[in-house]
Amino acid sequence: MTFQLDDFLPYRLSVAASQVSRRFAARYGAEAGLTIPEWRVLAHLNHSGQVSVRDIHARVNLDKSMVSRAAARLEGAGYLRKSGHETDRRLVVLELTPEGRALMERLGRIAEAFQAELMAELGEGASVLEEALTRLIAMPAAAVPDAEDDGAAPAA
Amino acid sequence: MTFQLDDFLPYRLSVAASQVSRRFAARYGAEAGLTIPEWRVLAHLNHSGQVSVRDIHARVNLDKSMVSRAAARLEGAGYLRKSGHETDRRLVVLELTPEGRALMERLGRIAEAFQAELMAELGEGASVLEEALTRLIAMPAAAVPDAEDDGAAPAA
DNA sequence: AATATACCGTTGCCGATGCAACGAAGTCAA
DNA sequence: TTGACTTCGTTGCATCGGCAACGGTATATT
Repeated sequence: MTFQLDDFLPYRLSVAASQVSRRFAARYGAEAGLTIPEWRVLAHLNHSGQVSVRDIHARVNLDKSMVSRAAARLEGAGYLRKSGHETDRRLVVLELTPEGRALMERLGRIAEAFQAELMAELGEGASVLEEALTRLIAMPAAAVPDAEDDGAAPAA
Repeated sequence: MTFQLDDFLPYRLSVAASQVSRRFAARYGAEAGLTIPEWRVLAHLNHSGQVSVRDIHARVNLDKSMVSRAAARLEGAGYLRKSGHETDRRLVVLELTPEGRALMERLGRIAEAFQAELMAELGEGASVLEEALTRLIAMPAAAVPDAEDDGAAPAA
């Protein structure tokens, strides 16, 4: 048999990710017009307190420039505050404002509800899926010297 | 507890998809400098014979414009041929050239090897993952009236 | 202390992407 | 036949995202 795209794991993963992302977007879209990077930065700040751009970049799979721009927008919207680090003046310290925390409280609830919904739909396979995702995520980023593109779809 | 991005399924799915895509890209990147849409169009044509832009658009989760542009590039590279449909002259019929088939033969082998590798790494959880992905993919695209963005990462 | 080197965050730039409008072509109904 | 309405593929446009270069700062070496 010839190669079947529909059976190809990277492709399926990608489509699934898009699909799920779209669904979730429909939920929080009503709450606030956030972009993906904004949402991630917000979420990371919410449970990490004060962090630098670098931290988020490393932690949340987001380019430095994205973090920077997202932070700028969020600051403009009044959801976070930027300040200089006390000793190392290269660092920019990001921190949620009360408004930001309030927003994340609402979004967090939405996210958790959505997550619960997904888990319910997946049934008992959910835990195995988690396990598999963990493996896939943890994998050899090192074994990827360069790279060009793939067989997947956008996640946003 | 506050909301944890790392435990959020849409986010994890997205990161996993990126990761896997990058790994795969490293493999076929050496073979041909294809973009994601190009790869998908090629793959779909390979097992479908003659199809229209519309078909691919519907089938492969790719915007019409993407399919159109990818097809144009692939035509330029000599991997496919575009011709008019006999009766319905609105349709553009896409078809692989011998070169295109030869390329997909090589890429198909690479893809299958990669797939096998992933399956091996995932072990017995693979089948459950497949099952879960099928459910996620099949889900309510209808329940997504508009949408804005999500909590995921790029797949390319 | 002075120089070289490494790191941080911002910005410019270019290609990729999604949406919407358009021309072309087909269908249906009067 | 004529004219509204739908469908197909292309193209324009605005945005997004990744890469790389830049200014600014800290650290290491001499």
